[in-house]
Amino acid sequence: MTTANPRTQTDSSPEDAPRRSARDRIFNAARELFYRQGIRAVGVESIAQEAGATKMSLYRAFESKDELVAECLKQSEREAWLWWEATTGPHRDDPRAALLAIFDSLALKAKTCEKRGCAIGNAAVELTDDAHPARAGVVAYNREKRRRLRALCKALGAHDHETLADGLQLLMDGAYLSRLSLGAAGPNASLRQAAESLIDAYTSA
Amino acid sequence: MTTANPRTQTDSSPEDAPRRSARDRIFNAARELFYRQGIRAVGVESIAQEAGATKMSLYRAFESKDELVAECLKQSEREAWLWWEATTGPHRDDPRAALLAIFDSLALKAKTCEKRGCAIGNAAVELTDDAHPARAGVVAYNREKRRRLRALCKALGAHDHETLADGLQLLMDGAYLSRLSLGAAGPNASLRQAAESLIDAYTSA
DNA sequence: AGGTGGTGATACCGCTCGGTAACATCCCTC
DNA sequence: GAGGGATGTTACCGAGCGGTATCACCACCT
Repeated sequence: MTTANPRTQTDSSPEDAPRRSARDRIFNAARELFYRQGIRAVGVESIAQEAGATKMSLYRAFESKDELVAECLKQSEREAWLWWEATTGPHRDDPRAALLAIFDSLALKAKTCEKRGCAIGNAAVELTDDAHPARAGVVAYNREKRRRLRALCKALGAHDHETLADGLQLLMDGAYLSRLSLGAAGPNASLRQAAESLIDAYTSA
Repeated sequence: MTTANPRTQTDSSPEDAPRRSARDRIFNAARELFYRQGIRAVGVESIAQEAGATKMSLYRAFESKDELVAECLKQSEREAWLWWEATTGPHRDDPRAALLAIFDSLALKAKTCEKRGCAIGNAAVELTDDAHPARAGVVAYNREKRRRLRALCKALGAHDHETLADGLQLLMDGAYLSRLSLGAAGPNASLRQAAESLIDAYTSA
């Protein structure tokens, strides 16, 4: 018994509030550990431990580790689109401002949180088996990202808007990957400026 | 005895020639497997098997799996710089042509081989522990890439040549990462065009 | 003929992996 | 107060992990 059983605390105990369900705690711990240490590097036992739960609770809530991974990434995708809406929303009538807002926010997050890049992008590196239940979601996410970037670039009135959209997506993905080795002070530092230059190149004259 | 012992073949046997050393076979098999399936996904036993060798020979030639990984990445780095020299060499007096040659070659390799992106970039995702013997090499490689890109952009006479170099590095890294989910027909298809546009944006007027 | 060095073969080590069974315990609801 | 559902606890499983010890073998060199 290395950890006290929290269930024995009274509900009025100031810390930890009413305690989330085991599933939620496991889910959150898994997302955190997968992101920080990598999917394959994290075992189910350490997830349960970090969540203050047990392996049995993990397997009662999720079919398998692979399925847990898939659900974690699905959540990452949902949050990504929420971020996207929140970031571009204020500039619904100004595609250029919307795009720049995305890259601004991206650059900010590189400096503050998200030092380990993009959870979904990292999964694309780690999950090499096409049969993995999370693969399809990874591909779908990037396809949707491409679709949205194209829509913005088209609304921008860019000539060759599809090429511009691809270029911007490469910059985004590059920012994620580059951050892992050179951090926010590496090429990431020029992310916003590079994006703006590329946008201008496709909208001027 | 699932595989015949190759040592029993005569040296004049047409296939396989004089047979490389166990170390070489293991090294090559490891590079191939690490690249295709990921570092953590590959066990030492399967490396030895793929090499037609045994685990003992692996541990006689390499200190540990981690050290083997580090040496594999070191070799990837050496080959990368050889490729860099070979690609930019013919354009030693034309930085713009040298840069475009890099992106042309990159786009070509995306379509033919190297569907799994960059071995070193992938390692940056998988090896999250700073103490891993391969980490330092990964960082050094990306730093050197940045230095070379800056030198080329400076020779190009670009205004704000450091920002341009960063932008190009982001495009390169993005090409590697994007390829893993959307393949060569994804944003990679616009890689060269995006690079050229960015270069032009920093050299015109 | 006799090393010697590189290699294969095999068995083994302790550990962790993903995953399961069986039973105890708690809280909430009826 | 009697269920019942969610959770914790413990023990276990087969498999694979990274890594090692021991012995046999074969090619080559002197």
